[in-house]
Amino acid sequence: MTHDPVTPRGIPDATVARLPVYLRALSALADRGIASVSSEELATAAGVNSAKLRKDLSHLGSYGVRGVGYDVEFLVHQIGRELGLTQDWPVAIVGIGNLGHALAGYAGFASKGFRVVALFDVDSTVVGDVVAGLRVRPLADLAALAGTEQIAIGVVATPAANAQDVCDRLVAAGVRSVLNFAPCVLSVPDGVDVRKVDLSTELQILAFHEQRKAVRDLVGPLDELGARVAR
Amino acid sequence: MTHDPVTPRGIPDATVARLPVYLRALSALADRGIASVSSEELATAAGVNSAKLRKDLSHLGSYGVRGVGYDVEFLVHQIGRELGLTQDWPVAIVGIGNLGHALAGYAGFASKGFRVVALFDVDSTVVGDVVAGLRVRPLADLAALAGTEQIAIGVVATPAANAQDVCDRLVAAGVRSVLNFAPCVLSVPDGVDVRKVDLSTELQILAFHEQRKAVRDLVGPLDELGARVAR
DNA sequence: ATCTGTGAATTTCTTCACAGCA
DNA sequence: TGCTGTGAAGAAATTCACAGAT
Repeated sequence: MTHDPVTPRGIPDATVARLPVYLRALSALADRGIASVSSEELATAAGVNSAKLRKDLSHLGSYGVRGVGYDVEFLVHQIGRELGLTQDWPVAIVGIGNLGHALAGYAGFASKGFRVVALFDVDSTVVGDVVAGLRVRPLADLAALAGTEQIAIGVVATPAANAQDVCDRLVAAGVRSVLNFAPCVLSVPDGVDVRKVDLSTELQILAFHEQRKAVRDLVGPLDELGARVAR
Repeated sequence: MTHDPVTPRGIPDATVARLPVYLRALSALADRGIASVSSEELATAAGVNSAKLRKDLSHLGSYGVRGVGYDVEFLVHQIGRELGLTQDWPVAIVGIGNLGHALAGYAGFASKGFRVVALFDVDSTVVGDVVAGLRVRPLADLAALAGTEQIAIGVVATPAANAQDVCDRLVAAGVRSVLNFAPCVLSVPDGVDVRKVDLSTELQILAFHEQRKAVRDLVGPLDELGARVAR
């Protein structure tokens, strides 16, 4: 019990969260015909520090060449495999309002391993509409459809008031990964992952820092750290 | 230089990122007419552990009462003030495609301290349209408008290819907080904050865990940790 | 008796700095 | 020489566990 914080092939969460960023930067390099990158260059493109990048990649294996760098195509392949992008993940979107519409039409879905297979809504004025080539189904059809199409990821794009109910139905239908756009906390049983995308949280975090900057400007750029805020 | 990692009234980033979640949970409690909560209850509502909640709140001050809990209204006020929500933050959205539309119409904006004051796009087929009560302006008007309306936060909802250019224009117009929905890294000078909201990153993180779960199911729920993955 | 606020312990994440390979 | 991979140091975040206020 000395120092082995990580199960064999266990990749730290912080690293997993950055792999998509590296992947995107690498894809952009590949598109420009670049075959090889140093950790320094890739780190810059990804907006991180190079030591961090190297440590992150070292969790996947020794895929670099000392004195040279990383092979772009090869790394794309390895990261994609690690993230599970070699297979297709069927996605269902629940809640076809403004946001649901935008999500259904989002090209980023189709591109890399994700395929929107079903759209649901409770609102009968929306049900039956064809959005991004798919007919919107009544939410009640979810359970039935989950048998046919194996839905891997459920996207909750409903108002907060319905989100927990929708989430419960998704889980009951066998979905174990949920992406939540509703501004609320979802509770799920063990073994189900939820990730949240939250516009107003992000705005509030920006507002916090913006306020700090405003105060700092008033005080003036004098006293380096001791900025005692009077009110 | 013993143990004081944080400047006076410096609130850890991790705490700042959770304050909006607490605020929302508290608002929900207030709406239900609940006047007081324990850290345990609020933590559950916010989906965090109670020790973490207490430590987070302790960074704002001693606003709880031992043996009793926290006054809901009072905490709402304190957190709102800390996040800078007592003032209005003018927001501009650039890129009025599917997503920009959804964002402009998002009620969450107006509710809590944020006010959308301008919409921009380069596409002449969109410019002039009225979205959510605002006329879409050509991007070229940004510089001129920044003088009139003090834009505090710029939302980038353009394709990745245009995002850096748009961001540069926002910064040039004096914007120091950017919320980026484009799937790319933005580089900005010191003193400008960028936060990213990224659908496909979140999907890929979910896919990673989903893949793990699939493998674990194949292996079976035997050997607790040593799960050597053979292929 | 109850529940907050917080030192101390622990875990996780980041960064440094350099050994070692091409 | 140039750049990766990684121990070791450092910083940050989390969690424990309990003193102390009500």
